[in-house]
Amino acid sequence: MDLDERKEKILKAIIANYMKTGEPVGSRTISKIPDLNLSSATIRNEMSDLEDMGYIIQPYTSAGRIPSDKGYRYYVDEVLRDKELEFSGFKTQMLEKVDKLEHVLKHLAKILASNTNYATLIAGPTTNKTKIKFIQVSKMEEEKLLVVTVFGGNIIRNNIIDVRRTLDDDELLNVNLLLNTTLNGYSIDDISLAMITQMKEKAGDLKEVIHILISEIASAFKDATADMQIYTSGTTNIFKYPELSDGEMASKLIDTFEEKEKLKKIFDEADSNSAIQVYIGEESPIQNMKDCSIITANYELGQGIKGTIGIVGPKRMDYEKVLRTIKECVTQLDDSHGKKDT
Amino acid sequence: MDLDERKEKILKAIIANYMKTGEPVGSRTISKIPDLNLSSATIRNEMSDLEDMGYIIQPYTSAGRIPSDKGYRYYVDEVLRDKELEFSGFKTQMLEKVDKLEHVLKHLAKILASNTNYATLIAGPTTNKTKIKFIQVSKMEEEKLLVVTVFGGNIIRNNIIDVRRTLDDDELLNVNLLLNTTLNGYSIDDISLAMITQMKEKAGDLKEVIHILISEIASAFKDATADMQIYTSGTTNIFKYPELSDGEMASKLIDTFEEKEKLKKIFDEADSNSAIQVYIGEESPIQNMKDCSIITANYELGQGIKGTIGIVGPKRMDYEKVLRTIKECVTQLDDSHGKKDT
DNA sequence: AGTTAGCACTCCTCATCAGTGAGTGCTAAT
DNA sequence: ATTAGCACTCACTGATGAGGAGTGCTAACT
Repeated sequence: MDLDERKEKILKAIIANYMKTGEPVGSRTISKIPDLNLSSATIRNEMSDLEDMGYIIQPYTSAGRIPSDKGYRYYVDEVLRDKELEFSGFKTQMLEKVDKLEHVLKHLAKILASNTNYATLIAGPTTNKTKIKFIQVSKMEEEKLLVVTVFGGNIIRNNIIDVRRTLDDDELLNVNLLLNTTLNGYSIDDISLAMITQMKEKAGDLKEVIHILISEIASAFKDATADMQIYTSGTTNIFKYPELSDGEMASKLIDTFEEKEKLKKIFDEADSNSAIQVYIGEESPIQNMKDCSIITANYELGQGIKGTIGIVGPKRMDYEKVLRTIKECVTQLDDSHGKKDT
Repeated sequence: MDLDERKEKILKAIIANYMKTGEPVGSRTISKIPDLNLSSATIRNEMSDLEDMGYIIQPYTSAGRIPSDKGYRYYVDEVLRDKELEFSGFKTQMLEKVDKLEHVLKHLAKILASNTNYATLIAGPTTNKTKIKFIQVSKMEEEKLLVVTVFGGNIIRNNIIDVRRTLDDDELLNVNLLLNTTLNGYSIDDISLAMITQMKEKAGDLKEVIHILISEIASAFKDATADMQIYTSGTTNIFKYPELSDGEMASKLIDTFEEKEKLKKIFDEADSNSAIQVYIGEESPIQNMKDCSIITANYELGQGIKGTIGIVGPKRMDYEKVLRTIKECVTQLDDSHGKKDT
C-alpha cells in the first residue's frame, strides 16, 4: 500500500503543480522536473499506477491528472508530517493593542484571511468551560432579577430571570454572597449536584430562589454551542478559486458562512481532540463544504478559555502554509493574551 | 418635464416587463398590450422620446430598452406614490414567540429575506437614544468596577471601568443610588452637563469616581454606530439576479455584507428622516452598491428604541412588494413588541 | 398630424465546424 | 526497466453563417 520513492515524488509533483495552477497536470510537465530524470512515457506509466491506487484522478479521458481526496490525505499525512513547520512570517501587527477579546478575535480573523487568502472562521470561547470569576445578582423589576456573570478573560453574560417572589435587600445580599463564595473559580460544567444542595442548605428561606437561579443559568449555558460566537472573514476569498466560484457552489458556501449555526458543526468535532485537524473534501463535517478542505485548531487562553480557529479553502489549498500559519496563530494567541490576563 | 399619459403607460410597461425578465424590452412586446392599442412603430417613436428624456436606456444599438435610474425614480415617486400599499400577505410566523430582541431581529431578517428574495439587513437599536432603566455598579476586582446598564427593552450593556481607587461597600452603594436616581428614565444623549455637576456635588468624596464612570460610559456609547448590531440575511439571494451575480460584482457585494462596518453608512443616512427611503443605483450611499437599489425604513419599539431595516436588491427589484412588506414589517414590529414591553 | 406598414440595417446569440494542442495508452525498440 | 513513436481522445479556440429581435426611417394611410 505504500508508495515507493519515485511514485511519491511524482505524486508530490502533481499535487504541487495542481495547487499552483488549478489545472490538471500532464506527464510532460512532470518529466521536465530535473530531479527525477524520466521521460514522459515513464511518468505516464507511473501515473497510471497512481490512478489505479486511487491517489489521482483523470477528470476526463486524455486530460492530465488531479489529486484525489486520498492523494491530498497522503500528502498531508505523510509528506507534511515530519516537516518542520517553522516560522510562517505571519504578521501579528496590532494584535496586542486591541483589548476586548471579541475585538481581538474579529481582527485576528481578518488578518488570517488576508494572510492565507482563504475564508476564516473563529469560534469565541464557550462559556461553560470557562471559570466563573464573579457573579452579580441585582433586582431589576419587582420579581425579575438581573444576573451578570463574569468569566475568566472578562467574558460577560447577562440573564434576566423571573423568580416568582420579591427579594428584599438583605436577601439579595445573601444570594450574592452565597453564589460568589460557592461558584467562584468553577466553570458551569463544574457545578455539581453536591454544590447545589450545599447552597440550598445554607439558603434557608431562599432555597426556592437559588434553585430557580441556578437552573436558569445552567440551562442558558447548557448547550455548549448555544451562545457560541462565531466570527468570519474573507468569505469572498473563495472567488479566487474557480472551482469554488461558479454559481451553485459559491452560493452554497456563502450561505453556510452566513448561517453561523451551520458552522458550529465544524467546532463540535474539533472539540474532541485537541490537535490540529484537517478535513479534506468528503471528510468535511458540513455537507455544503464537500468540495473544500477545512483546517481547524484549538486555541487556549488559560483559565479554561478555549476556542477554535478554522480555515476553509479549496481542496488544493496550500496545506503547509495554512498549517504553519494557524499553528503560529494559536501560539501567539496563547502568549499575547496570557500576559495581560492576570 | 412631465410625461403625458401614454408615455407614462409605456414607461410603466417597460419597467414592469424588465422587472420580470431582466431582459431589454422591445417595441413589439409593448405593442401587444391590449390596453393601449398601438403598433410597434408608434411605440418605437415614443420610446425614442423617452430615451431622449433619459427615462430609458438602450444597452446597445438595436437592442430593446431598459429603465434608467431616472426611470426607476419616476416609477417609485410618481407611480407608486399614491398607490394604496395594502396588506402584503407578509408572513409573521413565530415572530411573537421569540423573546430576546436580538433573536427577534435575527429571525425577522431571515423572514424578510425569504419573503422578498432580496438581501436583508437590520440594524439593532442604538443605545444612546434609548432610555436607561437601571444601572448596577459592582466591584469586580480591587480597582475595577463592572457597570451594567439596562436600557428600555431590556437591552443590556456591560462596561469594565478602571477607577484608580478602591471603593468600600458603603461607597459603592452610594454610587449606585446616585446614578440610578439621577439617570433613570434618561437616555445617554439626554445626559446633560447640569446633571453631571449635580451628581458630582452630591458625591462628595466620590466626585472623582463619578467623573470617571460617567465619562467612560458616555464615551463607550458616544459613537452612535460603534456598538450598533447589524444582522444580515439572504446575502446569497443576489445570485438569483444575473446582473448582480457575475464574479466581480457578487464578490464586492458579499464583501460589503460581511464587513458590517461598511453597512453602517446606510443607516447613518436613514437616521435623519423618519420615512421610508429608497436609493436607486447611483444614489446609494455605499460605493459597492451602485448597481443595486436599497430600501430602508426605521422602526420604533417605544421607549426610544429605534432601529433600521434595509433591503438590497437589483435595480429592477419589485419596489411595490418590498415597500409593502417593509411597511408591514415595521408596523408589526411596533405592535408585537409594544404589547410585551410594559 | 398622428399612426402605421414596410424595409433595410444593426447587433446579439447560437450552433457548427475545423484546427490546434495537450494529454493518454499502447507497442515496439533500446 | 525505460523510452521513442504513433494513433487517438477531447477540450478549447476562432471563424463563419443563419436566425432573430429590435431599431430608425420613409412613405402611405386615415
